[in-house]
Amino acid sequence: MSTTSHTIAHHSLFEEQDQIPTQMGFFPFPTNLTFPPLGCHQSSLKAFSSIAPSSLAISQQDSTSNLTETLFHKSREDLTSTFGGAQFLSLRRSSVNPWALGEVSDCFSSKRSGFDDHHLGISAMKMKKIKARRKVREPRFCFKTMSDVDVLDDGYKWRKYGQKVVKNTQHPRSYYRCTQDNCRVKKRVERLAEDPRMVITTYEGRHVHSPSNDVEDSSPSQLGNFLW
DNA sequence: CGCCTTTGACCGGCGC
DNA sequence: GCGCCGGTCAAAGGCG
Repeated sequence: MSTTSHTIAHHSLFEEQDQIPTQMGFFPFPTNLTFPPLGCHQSSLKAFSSIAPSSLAISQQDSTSNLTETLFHKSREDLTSTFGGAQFLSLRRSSVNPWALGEVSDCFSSKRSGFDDHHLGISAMKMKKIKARRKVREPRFCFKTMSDVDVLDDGYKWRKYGQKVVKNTQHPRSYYRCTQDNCRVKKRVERLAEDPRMVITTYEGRHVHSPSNDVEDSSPSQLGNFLW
């Protein structure tokens, strides 16, 4: 098992785990990797920017073909010097995901169901119900990556809170939560049953803070990256 | 000692 | 209503 020098050769993003990614990009990837979704719908891209703000996203949408061109990279300097831009190009036929769009707008509406205010004061039963409802409301984005490490470094700190063997797979699914207070972003990590070399990472929710590896508080300008 | 992972129990959703 | 299944909880133990 190699640790830091793994190479991603295969990378894609799709909005719901059950969907099959339609187009993959093949390219070398820096060892300190992030999660650039290659070729995703504009709405997904924006949401992803808030999930992984350490990545730099450049995208443009072709209104006639309904294709979104996406460049995604961790750092600006690498974007131009290390790799040719064409290597990062990936196209994916995208269609609006009404569910995802609904979730996104819902997240930005001011009503947040009072969950944070009451989480210590309400009954366990009520909590469960709220959680059950909330679970469905968070935007989710998932992508698969060829990697021999399960948990990819995205700049955030995660705490594992569960592991489950899902049906018809020999590899367990791991559940992680962002360690930051008041940040409810979760991610699931599992290996593809058909090809165990592929890691499927699913993000749920959006970070309300900067990545933990740039230690300090988020400046107002940085904060802007999380609100779109 | 604090933070993390592990892991069995529990719960709700869903199909039958 | 029942059973299966995925997701979460939380106690216990490990580690730095």
